Amino acid sequence: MRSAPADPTTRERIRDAAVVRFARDGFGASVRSIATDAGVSPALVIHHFGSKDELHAECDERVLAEIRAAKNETIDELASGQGILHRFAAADEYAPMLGYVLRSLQDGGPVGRTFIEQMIEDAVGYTKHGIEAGLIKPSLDETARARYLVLSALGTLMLELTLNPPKDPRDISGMVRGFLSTSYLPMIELYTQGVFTTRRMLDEYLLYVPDPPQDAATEPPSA
Amino acid sequence: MRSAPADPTTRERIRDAAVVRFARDGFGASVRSIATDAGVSPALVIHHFGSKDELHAECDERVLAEIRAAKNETIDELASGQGILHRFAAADEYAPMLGYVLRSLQDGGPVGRTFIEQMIEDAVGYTKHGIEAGLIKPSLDETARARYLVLSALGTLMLELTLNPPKDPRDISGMVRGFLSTSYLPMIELYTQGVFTTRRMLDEYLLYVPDPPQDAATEPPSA
DNA sequence: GCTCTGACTGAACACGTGTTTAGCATTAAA
DNA sequence: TTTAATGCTAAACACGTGTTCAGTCAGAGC
Repeated sequence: MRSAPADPTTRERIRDAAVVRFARDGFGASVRSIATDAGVSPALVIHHFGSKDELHAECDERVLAEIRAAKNETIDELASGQGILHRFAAADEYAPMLGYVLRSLQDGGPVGRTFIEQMIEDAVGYTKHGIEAGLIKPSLDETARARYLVLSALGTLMLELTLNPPKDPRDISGMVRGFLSTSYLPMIELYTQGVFTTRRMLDEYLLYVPDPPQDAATEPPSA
Repeated sequence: MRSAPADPTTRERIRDAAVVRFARDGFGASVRSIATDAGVSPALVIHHFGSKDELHAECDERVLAEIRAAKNETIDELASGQGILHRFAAADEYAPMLGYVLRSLQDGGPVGRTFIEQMIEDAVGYTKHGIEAGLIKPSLDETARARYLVLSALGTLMLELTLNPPKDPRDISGMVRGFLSTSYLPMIELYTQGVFTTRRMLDEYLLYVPDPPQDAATEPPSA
């Protein structure tokens, strides 16, 4: 949780205000608005960071560091692939972080990219454990599946949010809760039983593209 | 397919140029760039449309009309939920359309919204037929599932595209092909067998939220 | 012929942006 | 005390934006 120092530098105040602004309004937020939030002149922002782009980069670093710290602190709780999201949604102090990540995802920025990479990495581990515990079915390509699961979960969340933007963009936990309230059931149902009654589609595809994806941990096709 | 008139009005030329620009560069594209594309002065754009917003609105209408037309023409081919996407991806002339839709999705604009609504509507129909034909398993909430499947498919596509933006943004079919090449297998696999080996997660959720979503077409929970 | 209307343009306007500049304090060093 | 440096600001600059304005040109109607 890492509480901020009681008396932060002006520089840090500016940077933190920027993180919040960027999270709420996207990276188009003006330097002037950030300066106002930090109770400072626009010129001082440039004075400290050189340019808006460098400020952006420093915010990226900050958020990534924060995420890393949060992961380390909660490493035990992260028993499922949903862990991070729930964790973020639960603690309101992480709200700006998640908002920032979503903006960066929308933007194709480096924070979104590394965040996704981390989630995929984690998902690979979780599914591996799940398979060993007999809770998760093996896949023809574990990495591709982990990647797809992460991308679809975050992509669905993003789409849902841009389609139904919340009244108060600061209420990240409310956003995630709202999302889960409409999507959790169909998602779990899909993960539990799939949608197709036959293997026809899958087998046809495998016939059409016979290259076995170098992943070997597969169930026998007759299953 | 609806070929454009051989000698389009200047007004139409401007509007079509705007659709292409918006699709390629997003709705932040400048009036000046659109005017240049149409071989016309920026003032004329305003002269014909009143403002950039009204031009935007008229482009929205145009694209929606085009989509409606395309759907009517290919109504027979649309045998699966993937139909529209494949259809769009196949014909290069639809490329600006799909690009425009994706931009509008990213933007939360009305085109994206109605496009999604239409896809959900279609998906409900397809799954209904699939269930009757014994190809698709019934869901506890058909509407919610159709919505989730559409949102996750498009959301994953969007996320993939912003994360790995194609070199040439005009090659929409290449984009979709690239997306399918990494996501099709895990998706079909998920749709075929799910990921969980047990119904535990689903049953726990149903116990926790016992309200039966007014949809009755469900398989017996003992299945 | 004239006039009027509509397509069309070059130049300018108003405004918001990121950034720069000159200068003001306040503090620490010499 | 003087000097230098640092934190900080008001004002302006340069630029890109959407839009307006005054005016030109071509064609139709009389």
